[in-house]
Amino acid sequence: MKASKMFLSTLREVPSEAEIPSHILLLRAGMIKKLVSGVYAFMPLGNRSLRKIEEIVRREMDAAGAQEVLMSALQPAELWQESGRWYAYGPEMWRLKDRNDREFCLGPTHEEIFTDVVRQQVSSYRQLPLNLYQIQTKYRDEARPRFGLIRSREFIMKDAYSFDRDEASLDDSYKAMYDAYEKVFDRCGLKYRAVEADSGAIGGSNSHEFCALSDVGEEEIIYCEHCSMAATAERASFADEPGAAAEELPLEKKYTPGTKTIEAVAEFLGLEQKQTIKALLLQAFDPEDPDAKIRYIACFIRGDRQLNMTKLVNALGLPEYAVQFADEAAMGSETGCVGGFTGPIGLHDCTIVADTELVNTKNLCAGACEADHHYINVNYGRDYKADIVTDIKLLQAGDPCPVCGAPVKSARGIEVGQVFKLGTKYSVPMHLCYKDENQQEHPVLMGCYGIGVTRTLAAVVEQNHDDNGIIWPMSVAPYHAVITVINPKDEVQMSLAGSIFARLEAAGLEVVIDERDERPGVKFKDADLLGFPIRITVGKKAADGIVEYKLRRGGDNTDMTADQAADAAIELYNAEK
RNA sequence: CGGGGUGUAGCGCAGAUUGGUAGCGUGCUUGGUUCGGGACCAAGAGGCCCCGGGUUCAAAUCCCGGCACUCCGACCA
Repeated sequence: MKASKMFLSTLREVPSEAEIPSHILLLRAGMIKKLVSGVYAFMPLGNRSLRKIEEIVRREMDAAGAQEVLMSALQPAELWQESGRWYAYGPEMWRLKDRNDREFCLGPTHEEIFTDVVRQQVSSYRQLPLNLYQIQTKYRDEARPRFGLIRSREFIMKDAYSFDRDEASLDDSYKAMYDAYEKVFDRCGLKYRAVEADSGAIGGSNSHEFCALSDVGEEEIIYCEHCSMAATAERASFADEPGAAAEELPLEKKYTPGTKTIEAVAEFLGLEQKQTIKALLLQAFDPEDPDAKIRYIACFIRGDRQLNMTKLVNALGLPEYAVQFADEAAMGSETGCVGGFTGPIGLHDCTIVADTELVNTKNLCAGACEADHHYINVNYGRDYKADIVTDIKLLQAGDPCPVCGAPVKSARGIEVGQVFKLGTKYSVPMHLCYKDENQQEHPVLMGCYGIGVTRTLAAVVEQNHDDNGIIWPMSVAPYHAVITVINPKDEVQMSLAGSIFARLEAAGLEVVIDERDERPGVKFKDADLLGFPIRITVGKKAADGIVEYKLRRGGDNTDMTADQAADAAIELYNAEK
């Protein structure tokens, strides 16, 4: 490819919309362009890298026994109504109507479509197991698109769906996808960690996220260096410390003026924060009947803990968007709670959720549901009971590992892939069944497996760049090498560059020859920004057959003969492609 | 959805308080001098100043109402 013919424009300045390196560099390199918020177009170089990632994914999926299909992005509402998700999915779903007022959506994911296709065709155990996948555009009307390709409203996703007759077979399918994902992200040159994850609105029982490690990642990962525990913060379970076998002291009400926060009341009464109970007041609406009465929820956790909203909504059986912090004034008149002084004693007409830790911890301090008053020596069972007792707290860095007890660490990651066991979540409501050897019908067990292809591209840049630009891994580089011709008017230089170009192309490398009529500095800056792994510079020494060989990731700019440089490039390409 | 910020040439920005029909840098075009890490000189092209309404002799500028983009939070398979 001749640089002079390439549809490309690089930017010297940082576009004002971009904040993080991958977004800035992909824009500056002219690889992507924004159309509207959260919607991007891919220019030739960006498109090439995207296709490289897709091809890696495709090869590994095929190798794992999955078959590629391509479904429509446009989906009829009926299928979503059948699975029960038309209402459950919420405002993130991009909904639209046709001219006859029939409802559709642009698919945010494709469980319903695949289930529908498979149920039309599968009826026997002989047709299982089955794994189908596609690489296709997804639509999610994100509340807040940001970070360029990392959280966009239109994006490319590889989604695979497995269909098995029993748990053992599903386990095999899940493992095959898990292993394939490791190969995909290894080949993309990503540093990542596979962690246990919450299965969220997709539902199901078992899930792992693949997180590319990055400080700009939106996912918080909790992991243990002492054992193999690794999970998203929202998923990480909490091993309660055993409660001290203390004697239950008599309940006592204390005058605690103005102590509306845990810090204030702990200091006023001379207690540690872990000796108090924190109240969190929430309200929820019924997603299937938005006109129904608001449901109030009071959650109680130890004063030094943080609430884990994901665990809470799972315990309540509600979608996350249906739950929000309560209007305390309205809630007070109905339930008796008092802002800053709410405790479990004296509450009524609301769902009380207590963290497990409170059950075996004695003599705590809690609000008295009366302004400027707290109780001390509050004990679960004797003084109050909860409607739900479960783990609703957030595991944070330094807390004990739920597996081995060592203090856990935290890191941030970009979620580039996720694997789920769905079980019968879709096959039962949508009647996807098979007949076994004895003519007995059973629901099919499903799994689903996603890779954010565009997001993976951003994650690769996020992990592979310096101040001058992108540093592509060979496997996803838009071109493997650039031949920079210092003076394209010099026939000796052009001829030598042309011969190197021909040798590299014959060896399978994709090569840009930069013969633009620009000053050398411009070409060097662009080569660094665009991040081609190998650069061969043809300059004055071309008269002696000498060129320069340099790797984008670092190292010396080395003089060698044109043949030596071509050999070195071919060798590196074959080692890393 | 709550709170902030910003919309002026492809990109980055000034001009606005004090109304008088627009400027800088970069990029682009042409000519010349240059030529190994984003050259220099000269001449050019390029703008419904986000949209709609209002005030005024006159609005990029003041007022009202929208919209878009963006940051923080909420939310997010």
